[in-house]
This record gives sequence, structure tokens and C-alpha cells, in this order.
Amino acid sequence: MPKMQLTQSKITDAALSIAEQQSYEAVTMANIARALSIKPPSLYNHFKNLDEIKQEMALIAQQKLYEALKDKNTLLSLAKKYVDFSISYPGLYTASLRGGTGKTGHAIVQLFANTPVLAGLVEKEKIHAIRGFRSMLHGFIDLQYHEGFKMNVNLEESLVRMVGIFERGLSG
Amino acid sequence: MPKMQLTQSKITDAALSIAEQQSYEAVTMANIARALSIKPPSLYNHFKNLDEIKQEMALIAQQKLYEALKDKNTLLSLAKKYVDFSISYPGLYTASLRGGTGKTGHAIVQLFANTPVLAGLVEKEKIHAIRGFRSMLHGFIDLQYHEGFKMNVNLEESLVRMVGIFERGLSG
DNA sequence: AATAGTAAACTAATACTATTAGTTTTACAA
DNA sequence: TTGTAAAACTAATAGTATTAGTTTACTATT
Repeated sequence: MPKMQLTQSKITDAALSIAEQQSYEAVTMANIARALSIKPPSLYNHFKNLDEIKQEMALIAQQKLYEALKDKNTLLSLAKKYVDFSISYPGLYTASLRGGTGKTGHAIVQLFANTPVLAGLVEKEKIHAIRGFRSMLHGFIDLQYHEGFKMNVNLEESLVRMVGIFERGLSG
Repeated sequence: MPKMQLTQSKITDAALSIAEQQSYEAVTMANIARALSIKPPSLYNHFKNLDEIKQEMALIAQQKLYEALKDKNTLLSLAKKYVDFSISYPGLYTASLRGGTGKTGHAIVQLFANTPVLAGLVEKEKIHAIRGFRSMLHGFIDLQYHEGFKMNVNLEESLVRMVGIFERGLSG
């Protein structure tokens, strides 16, 4: 009954907390409402629907991913941190995928673009290279995710090798 | 009321049809039951739950993927067919991911392993290379999927370049 | 052929999911 | 102080998977 001044930011904060501590699948209207001690319909006074909440979550999750990556400047260090983020915060990583490539998305792409092996390429080739590298990273993460993180032991070695092959393919 | 001799195979066939013609998300107990003109609870006489149905779907979908790939013997032709399959039958491709790496999964891996650029590598390196290549393919597909197949025009070119980079990184 | 047993369907109910309509309450501003 | 608007609510709908318990239909045996 009290008005508790609910805001969009409080809602997305709650939603991100759930994604981070439980899972992305646990981000439901009921769970968000419970975390805020309100009833689900109240959320519709601030967001059109669950999808809009997830859209907003994606933007913030992308910013957190950017923050984690921003001081890295080689393909390997970016790749390692990228994978590390997706393992440490799977819910946040999943959330980050549900948003298009906005401002933050471009900023992340720029981190890859400014890497030694990529910086020298002509624009067109650079775009394809970045697309390929990100595909590789995301695919690596997603396949691990689907297979339940089985062979964790070789995970880092596989990543290092993959990045090595890609770098050699670019510079050679 | 008639008994209509429902079998596991008829159920998975119906489920795969739904995945193929509608979407993987449309694979629900209600939809499967409707396709078979029965009520949802009847499905539980043949499968423990929806997850087991999806498990079985995964095996069959992997077989269909293998069939589509089996006559290809270069990384590029495999990659093109792989992406083609995922675009032509997104529901089937999604289904194929929900199963671990069983017999068919290994058969698919062998197709990559027998490729000219990979066949010569020592076993350990080969494993990492295959893992990397499949990650790249899957990531490429999944990112397109999440971004809604925006830039379809450059899709093929990006793929060709990616494969080129990877091949050069291996042989160089 | 009658009957027992089993397999496979059913109905009804539970507990979730998102969402909408309509109502009440709270807070703030005139 | 009172009116208005924002923000909460309750109640309901339609969808999801699943379970319990019941009935139907077929099959095999006596």
C-alpha cells in the first residue's frame, strides 16, 4: 500500500540481481515483484512488459561487460576476460545478448578493433575479422553452456589455441 | 477414446514437425498433443516429461544435420552447409543443441577431422582446432539469430572470410 | 467366449507463467 | 482542503508443465 517510489532503475536493478544470483530464466515478473515487495501488475506502471525490462537489462549488462573489458588491449586478454565474465556472471552475459548493437555494443567492438593485430587491417577486412572473432568467442561460451561446462580443465587451453590460430590467420 | 497406438517415434516426429514448421519455442505439450489429436497428459505414458522429448529430438536433429553434411569434405563447404542448415531449419538446429555429444555428434566431429587442413595435425592440436572451428560456426549462427538476421547480404562473405582466416591460421 | 490384467487414453486439479481490466490508495499541488 | 494523477492493488484470463486418479480399450489367458 505505501508508494515506495518505484522507478525503472530499481526494477532493472532487481532484475539484474536475480539474473546474477539465480539465473536469467529466473527473471520473471513474479520474482522481480517479490524482490521489491510488490505485486506483479505494479511493474506495468513502469514498463510496458517483461520484454522491455529485459531490453533495459541488456543495455546495463553490456555496460558491465564493457567495464570488465575496457583495459584489455590484446585479442587474447580480451578473449580471456570475455570468457571469464560469461562464466562468472552467466545470467548477466545472457542478458547482454538480448539487446541489439547500440552505443555500448559499438564500444566493445572498438576494443577489438584497437587491438594490434586488427588495427592495421583495412576497414572492410577488419569488420569481418571482428565478426569472426566475436563469433568464435560467443560460440565457445555457448557450446560450453549447452554442454554443461564438462571439460573445464582444457577450457583455457582451447581458448588460447583458438585465439592463436585466429591471430596467425590474420597476420600471416 | 480409440487407442491409436501412440509411440515414442510418433511423438518425436510430431515434435520435430512443429520445430521445423513453426519454431522450437512452439514445441509444447499442448501443441504436440494437438498435432496428434490427443490430450497432453497422454504424452506422459510415453515420455517422462517434455525434457525427455526434447532430448530425443536432439538426437534425431543431429542425425539430420549429419546427413546434410556427410558428403562435404572441406572446411568451407562444411561451414556453408552448416550455416545453410541452421537458416533453413532453425527449429531443428536449436533442437540439435540440446543433446550432449553422442554417437552422431562424434560422427559430425569426424567430418571436420577428415578435412585436408585438419587431417594432418597431431591429435591434441586437432581437437582444439575442431573445437575452435565449431565454436566459430555456432557463434556466427547464434549471433545472427539474436540480432535477427539483419545484414543478410554480407553473411556469406563474412563466413568465407572467417573460414579463410581460420584455415590460414592452421596451415601457416 | 468370458475375464483378468495392462497399456493408454481420459478428466480434473495444481502451480506456475505473463498480462489486462478495473479499483483503490497515496501523495502532491492548486 | 480538495482534486488529480501516479502507483499501488485485486481479480480475472489464457497460457505453460505436470500429477493424481479414473476409465476405456485391447490382449492374452483360462
